[in-house]
Amino acid sequence: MTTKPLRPPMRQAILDAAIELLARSRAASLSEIAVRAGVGRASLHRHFPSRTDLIAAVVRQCMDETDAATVSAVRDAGSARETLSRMLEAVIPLGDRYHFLAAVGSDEAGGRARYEVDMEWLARLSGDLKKEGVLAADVPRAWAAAQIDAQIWIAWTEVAAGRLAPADAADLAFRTLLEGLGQR
Amino acid sequence: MTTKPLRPPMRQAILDAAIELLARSRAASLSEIAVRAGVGRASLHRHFPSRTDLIAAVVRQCMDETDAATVSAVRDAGSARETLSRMLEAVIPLGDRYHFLAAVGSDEAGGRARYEVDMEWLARLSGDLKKEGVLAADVPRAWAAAQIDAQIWIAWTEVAAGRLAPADAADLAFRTLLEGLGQR
DNA sequence: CTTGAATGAGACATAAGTGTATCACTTGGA
DNA sequence: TCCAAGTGATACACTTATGTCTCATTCAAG
Repeated sequence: MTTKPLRPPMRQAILDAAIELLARSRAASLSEIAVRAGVGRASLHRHFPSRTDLIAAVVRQCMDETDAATVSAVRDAGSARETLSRMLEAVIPLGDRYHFLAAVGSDEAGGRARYEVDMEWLARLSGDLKKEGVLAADVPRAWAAAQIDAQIWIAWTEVAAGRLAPADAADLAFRTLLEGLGQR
Repeated sequence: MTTKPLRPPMRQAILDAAIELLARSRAASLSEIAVRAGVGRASLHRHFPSRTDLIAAVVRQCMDETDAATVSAVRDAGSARETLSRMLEAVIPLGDRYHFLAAVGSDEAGGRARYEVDMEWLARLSGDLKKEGVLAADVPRAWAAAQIDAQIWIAWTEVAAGRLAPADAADLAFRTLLEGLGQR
């Protein structure tokens, strides 16, 4: 019953600790990360030779996780509107991942690039939503994409603060996006 | 024609350079800031003994500028709705200041506190907007405040990217906030 | 049991940022 | 002209993070 070489749980422990601490402060030191992971700093360097390598690995993992969650949630969506709704529900609970990407993105070189890949995906989704008549035609693509991105951020912040449940936050984000906050 | 002791243009040059560089990367060094300001690093330390002092001064200046712009823009507003509209128009062009506060706020101790003062102001404005019937009654205050904050951020980002003029961005932010992006 | 790989702990060198002190130079005012 | 304050440049000490290395220990496979 050998289940593949899932040898290194340590590697994952380091990545988890890094996500947690770097999302909170991009200046988190490797020592702090190693301590949080319950690992010696030397071992950390064995898995990730340099700080850059570690961050690149975390970025990759966060992107992979959010991408996977999005893809599976969106797979059988019948419309762009449904795609948006399901994407929000899937991604908002992964907010710490998203938070990390945004936080690191503006500093680190590699992070920025992949973060902008996400933004491009959002821009394309915005285009689809406009074609579908869900979004107003006169709204700039970049504006719409930024709004969706902001909704994910805000929703996760409120969830992390304990003010909303993930599902409620996703609903509120969806509604705010389409209808705004004004009195109906 | 002596116009007061406007002696230290150097102090302002340092503050301007700090705003510019720290907004871009909170890790900007004092050397970089001094160079950008056209000033020796020693002189920078004469005006701001420590890095903390400099950042505190920049935070204070940014808050003062945004506050002053907001207060004067909002002074003769006849309603909360008008207050929101004018505030957006006044603050969005000061986006680099706002950007700096947000960027530094999540790390630096002093910054966080004053940033949250702004958020409290937005929360109160949200309450007024709800009383006025402009915002839907079932929208949480914190959610509304976060949305307004996000609009300022997004609008400034789009302005800084050259995709929108400040006035257009303010209009778009106001409309998005109240009506969302959906087809009317 | 033996062996080899991985780990934790610690020493070490290096680099960068910060804060202080010193010195020579400029400049504006008495 | 002379003087004092402010400035730039530079050197220095101190701190912190990073990356490398060594060595004893552990632990699991053979």
